Amino acid sequence: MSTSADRLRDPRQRAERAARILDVAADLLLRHGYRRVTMDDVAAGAGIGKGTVYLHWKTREQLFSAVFAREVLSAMDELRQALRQDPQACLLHHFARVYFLAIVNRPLLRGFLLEDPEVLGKLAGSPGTARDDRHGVMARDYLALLAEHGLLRDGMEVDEIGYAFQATFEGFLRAEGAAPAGGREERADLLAGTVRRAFESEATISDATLRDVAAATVTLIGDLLDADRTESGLPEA
Amino acid sequence: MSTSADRLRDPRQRAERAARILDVAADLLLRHGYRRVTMDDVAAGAGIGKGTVYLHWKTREQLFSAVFAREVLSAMDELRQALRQDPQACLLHHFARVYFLAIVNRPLLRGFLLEDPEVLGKLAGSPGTARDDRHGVMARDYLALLAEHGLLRDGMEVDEIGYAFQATFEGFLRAEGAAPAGGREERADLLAGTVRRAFESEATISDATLRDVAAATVTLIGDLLDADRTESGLPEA
DNA sequence: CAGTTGACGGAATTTGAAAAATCGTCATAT
DNA sequence: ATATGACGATTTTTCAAATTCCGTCAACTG
Repeated sequence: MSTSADRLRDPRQRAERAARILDVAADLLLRHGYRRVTMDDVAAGAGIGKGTVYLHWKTREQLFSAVFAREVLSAMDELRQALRQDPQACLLHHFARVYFLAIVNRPLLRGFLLEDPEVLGKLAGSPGTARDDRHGVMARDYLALLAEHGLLRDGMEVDEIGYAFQATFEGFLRAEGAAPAGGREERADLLAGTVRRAFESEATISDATLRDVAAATVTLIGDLLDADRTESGLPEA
Repeated sequence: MSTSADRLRDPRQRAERAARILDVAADLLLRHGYRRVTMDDVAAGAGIGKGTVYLHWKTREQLFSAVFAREVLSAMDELRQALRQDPQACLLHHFARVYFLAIVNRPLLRGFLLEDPEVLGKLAGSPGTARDDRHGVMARDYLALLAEHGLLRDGMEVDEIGYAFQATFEGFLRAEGAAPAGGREERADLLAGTVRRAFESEATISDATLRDVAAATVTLIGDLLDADRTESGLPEA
């Protein structure tokens, strides 16, 4: 039999263990809230010693940041998947719809973006700054891409559209906090309609160009995913 | 000389004193935050005894609620004034612009709507329920009025527009919390443009009808102001 | 006597120090 | 080489004493 000593020299098993830890941490986080989940709980839940958890993340805060980071990654991946499957998804209003649902259907992200302090703990302000910046740049690149192809309204600066879009999007996200559990798809449609009429041009676009834009957007998201993964130490998908 | 004994049997002087108390309370609230302002501070600031403050409001919470109520009233009055001066202001996007500025230019309302707990104190959740309901009804009536005159987009229920409009409006409001101090007018324009394209019809309307709608809206707001004033015990304007 | 006041009792909040819990390390174990 | 849990240090919680503050009301004023 393989000696247990070198079991985890294998990066594969190491990643699997990291994933298990994150699973446990995410579960406890949702059920008890940030403040009440201890490193001992997480270690016990994962069936390993506490020291082993610290072989993966240097601090408690980094562990929980990684939980959120993985959730963000997963949402972005869903977005990318949607884009690959249907090039139409690169149109801003479809994009908004898919992204909205990707967020509100993930309880941790809902808690994060509604700034639920019970779920968030001290992860509120400081962290993710690097990532947030990157995502901001990505959003601008994406909008610039749409603008280049005449997919955005004329007579508005890209920055203006960016500001207004973000305000609108986050408005619908926050409204979701007070809204009933059901009817999410309908509210996503409402957001999509609002975004389409407010920010998109009425010009139609050839299927070929649409595919190009979608592909470029996939690349944009891919780069972002790579950067995020590199930073947060979650090697593979 | 008039005996000072019956000085304040006069409702006029009574109202003036109430206003002075509210002025002091508002000032202290902005400078020190809800938690740190005591009834003794307010009384001292107004140059009267604490007992006298309690002749106007039964509890501390009611006093500070009245501070906010007066601010809301003032914003609504500004809105009504704008409508009287320019009937165009009844169009949803102008309405949004004026209302947005009326709120963000009032520090107390900014603090209230951005849910700044420093400013809000325990006035967060519970109170204003009656008023909030009334304002909700008013908003629906206003939108129904616009819909009747073909001033809203076709193909959407009034409730849908109401939901989407509120989400958008509050999104811009919240974005204002993170935005720099300057450029408020520009951001108000951005909101107006967004609302116009998303929720208004392109149909033009006769000046006469516009005046009618504006007048009806003025009435709507007037009723609301009366109801609010009656409830919060602030008799005159 | 209508109108006002500030001292007062009780409730709520703050303070501070001791007790408990948790973090992150590291010597030991495999 | 890898994993662990006992351990010191730090943070959080607890709890009671001390303080602050709310709301009342007997006394006061003109």
